Amino acid sequence: MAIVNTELKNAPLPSIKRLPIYLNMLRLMQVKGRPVVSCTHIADDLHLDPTQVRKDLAITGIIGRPKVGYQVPELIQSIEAFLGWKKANEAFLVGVGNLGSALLGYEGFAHLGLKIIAAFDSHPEKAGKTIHGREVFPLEQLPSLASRMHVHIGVLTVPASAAQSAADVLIGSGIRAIWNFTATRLDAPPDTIVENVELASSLAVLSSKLEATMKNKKKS
Amino acid sequence: MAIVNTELKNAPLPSIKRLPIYLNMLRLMQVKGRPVVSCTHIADDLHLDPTQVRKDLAITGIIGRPKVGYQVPELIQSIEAFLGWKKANEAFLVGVGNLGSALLGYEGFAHLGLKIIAAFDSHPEKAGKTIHGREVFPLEQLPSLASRMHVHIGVLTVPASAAQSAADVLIGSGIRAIWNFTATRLDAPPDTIVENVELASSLAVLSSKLEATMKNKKKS
DNA sequence: GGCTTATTGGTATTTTTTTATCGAGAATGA
DNA sequence: TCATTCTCGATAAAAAAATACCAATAAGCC
Repeated sequence: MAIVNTELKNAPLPSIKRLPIYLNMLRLMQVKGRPVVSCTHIADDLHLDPTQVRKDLAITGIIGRPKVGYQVPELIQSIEAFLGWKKANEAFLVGVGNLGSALLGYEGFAHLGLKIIAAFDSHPEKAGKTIHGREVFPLEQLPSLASRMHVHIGVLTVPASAAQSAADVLIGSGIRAIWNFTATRLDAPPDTIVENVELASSLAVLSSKLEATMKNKKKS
Repeated sequence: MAIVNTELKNAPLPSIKRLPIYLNMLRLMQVKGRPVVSCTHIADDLHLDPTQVRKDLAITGIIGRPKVGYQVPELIQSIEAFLGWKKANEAFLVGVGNLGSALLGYEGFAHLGLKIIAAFDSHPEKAGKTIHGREVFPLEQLPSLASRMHVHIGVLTVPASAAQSAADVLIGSGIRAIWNFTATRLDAPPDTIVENVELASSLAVLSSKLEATMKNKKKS
């Protein structure tokens, strides 16, 4: 329906970023056997504003019942559907260094709608290995495998110097979205989705806050 | 000076998150021997708005020269000083699983003002090992070592189920800031800085965009 | 030396996001 | 049954952030 697409387009990015946080919490609730939950409860738990939680949940299309709240399983379904996590999206990983190997070993992606089905590396000596159950192929084989297996997502974990050229391979092979773990800002055509993980930004927030409190402490 | 602290307090979070991106670019420029750079240039390169870049840089206290721009080395210094990255902040890492080990092996932290000097794990069989040159201690030893070595930052890379208890150890040992790589939202006193990495949020943005474009494609 | 042009830094405007307010609906208990 | 209370959903207000605008300034050029 057209309405859904319009909503998707207009969903605030901060709201989308909060959805997985709700999801994580809701799944814990489901395990505990809790049938319903209210925005107030969620907000209390996560130290957020109840109205904000309500608006965030609303973008997924869920409707709640006054005095009761939302059905936990239904709400989980609604968020998962909105994010496209109902079926696991298959992905290729490029760059099996330290970080790449760690991500291959991370089981949590199953809950995030992501399934890394193969890995690639430009270093020939790494190809042929199997890391955490996934085979490592030479990078040259990526384009043919991507089109054959209809893979749309690429996880980029190569060194910064190789980032753009590896990205170009991904783009050239028809990949729609790149999850970029490198510090490089990639050049990509507008129809390719690029999401940067920006570890540095996260650390910047932490250290600037720390710097600020340290200065205050020194002053007083 | 009081002015600096006020500025720190009022600095928009999105601006702070962009600073490391500028920094990364500026360092590349410095290597290439470029002496000055303008906001326009930076903005073009990173596909941002020039005014936004100017405002972001202004919060670090840098002043530029009309018609010229900013001195690259001076600008780098200014950003580093603002973020507290001039001296490397020493940190402890808790949880040497897949991800923890990968972070121990990541050399890039040196550029981000972070120096992980030791690792900890609650599993006794992991203690005593050395991973990427850092010794792994039993978690029980963290409090005494933290106070003795004046370490203020804790990098948390334990499984979700152990997150809160490990965080409590960190908080109890006088750690000021926790860089939280787990999916758990930690309970912490207000004077403890907690920065969540939220891999899931990043992936949510990617997959919701992908879901949206897929839906549009199907429609048309 | 004066003119043109690029770029800063401050101010103003618009947009986005968050927070507050309020009416309506539904469960609970008298 | 009816009042009470909790919670949703919609609307409005406030705050934050992004964007646009403009005067001031300095470099390069004629």
